[in-house]
Amino acid sequence: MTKPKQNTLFVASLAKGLRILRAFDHTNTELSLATLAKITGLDKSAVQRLANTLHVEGMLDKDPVTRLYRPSHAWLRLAYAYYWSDPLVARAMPKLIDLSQRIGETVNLAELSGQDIIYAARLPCKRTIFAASVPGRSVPALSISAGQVIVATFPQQEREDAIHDWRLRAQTPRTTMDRAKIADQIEAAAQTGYAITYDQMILDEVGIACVIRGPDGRGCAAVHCSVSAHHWDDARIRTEILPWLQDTANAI
Amino acid sequence: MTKPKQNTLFVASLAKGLRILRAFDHTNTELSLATLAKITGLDKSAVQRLANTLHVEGMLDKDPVTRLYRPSHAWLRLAYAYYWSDPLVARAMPKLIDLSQRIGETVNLAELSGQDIIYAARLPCKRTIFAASVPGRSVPALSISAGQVIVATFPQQEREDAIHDWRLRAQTPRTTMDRAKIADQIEAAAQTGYAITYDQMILDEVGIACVIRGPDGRGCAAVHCSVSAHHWDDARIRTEILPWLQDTANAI
DNA sequence: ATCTAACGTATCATTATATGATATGTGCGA
DNA sequence: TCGCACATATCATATAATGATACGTTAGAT
Repeated sequence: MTKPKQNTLFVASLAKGLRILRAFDHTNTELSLATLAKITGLDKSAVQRLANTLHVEGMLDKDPVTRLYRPSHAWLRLAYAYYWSDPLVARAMPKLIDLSQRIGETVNLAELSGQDIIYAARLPCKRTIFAASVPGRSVPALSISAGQVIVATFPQQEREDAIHDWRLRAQTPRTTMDRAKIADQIEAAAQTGYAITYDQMILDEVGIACVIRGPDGRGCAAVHCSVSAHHWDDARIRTEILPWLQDTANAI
Repeated sequence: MTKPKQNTLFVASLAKGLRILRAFDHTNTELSLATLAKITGLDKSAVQRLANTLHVEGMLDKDPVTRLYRPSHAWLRLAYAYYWSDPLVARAMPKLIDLSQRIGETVNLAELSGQDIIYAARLPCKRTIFAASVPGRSVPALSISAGQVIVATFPQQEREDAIHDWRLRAQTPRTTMDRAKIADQIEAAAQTGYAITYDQMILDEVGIACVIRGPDGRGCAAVHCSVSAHHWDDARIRTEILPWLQDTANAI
């Protein structure tokens, strides 16, 4: 079928099973065999067997009446295992909790994952859209403060490549799609170590981020804070949020 | 090998791949091929191929120097997909946020998963042990308030069976292992709709839970709050926390 | 510095195992 | 009532997973 990427030490059936898992996302929350086949591009029979296997193994719940498959609690258990494996989360968590209590606003631990930022930990303090209140969401790194502040730590060449090549997606009508503008913002972030972006993922949302550097000095994550533009103006953000954010990022 | 559970619509390779994934937990955060083979009981070569496949597919990160495998960010993405598929989480989240802000203490959304309670959403407000601050952790339902309050909604027979048969594990030296005592607590919870437990998972931790009923009247989840016994006595818990908890649970 | 053991990596023939076409069963809307 | 779309079950065939084996590499001990 799909040209085996590598032979003999690549188990195609397993890879196909993973495609079933990945078919589920924020739009596809429960799927029938038929639509599962459409999404994955796999054969009808294959999907039947794969999905059944995943069901028997407890990875997929199956509604006995609608016959629709859904992610099971096992998916959360995997996340739990992930959390223990990521040393950054363990180190950051207590400090993020303190931070969120101090400033009373939503704070996140944002990690770089390829060209995306993925929110590893989220401590929501204010009601917001669902997507912004659960961990695991990923968005193009260039678009948001957390990503910019990380890219800003890259060596010159790599930084330019990232700005030029990395994925960009208009999430709101005001998402910045102009790479030159993004380059400026990243340049500024390189100087200051922080970044502030507006209306990138949600309208009237302000994102503030400070970088966390790995042992090699390269940014690998960021402490991120998301507030409403209605309640916070630039000046207050800089005096009442930024300092604490920086402290937290440095402490991690 | 392991007698095929069902034939012809069960893909053994996929099942084995899942065993690799599940080998990772809070104790095994990064694993070599050899230990992976030991844990899963799979053949050396099988593990090699399976792990490589998972790596190529982006489900496992591989440290290029130590050759150790670790869960990848994909595990968080799966969790994200799970969150969208669980209607309870979406409905509960904004209310949980309000609740956590109001009482200033850690609140959780606890769901029943087999004989366990799994924390689907956690909003930590105070520093605590790592296990209590990330979602996905699961603990025996009978041991904790959230589980008791759910079991309490079961019909007589089922309730007794659960109390008699369900898993129990001594997590702290003071975890209640006496099923008769648990039966009493569940009986009380059946009357009041809430439960309070002490020292079950962490010492000096008090757990307070109110049940959330499904459309059939059967409890399927609970709003749970965890506070320190040092800071809260029974009276204050009942007057300053319980009412809000109940409101929140009812509203969901 | 040398040896050895443990582990990761690579190769290969063999057949068990996954495959996908087909057939049967079931529920829903016209 | 009919017919369609989907889930479920069966089966012969050859593909694709298997596990034994052999090679490389690293690290610890002597």
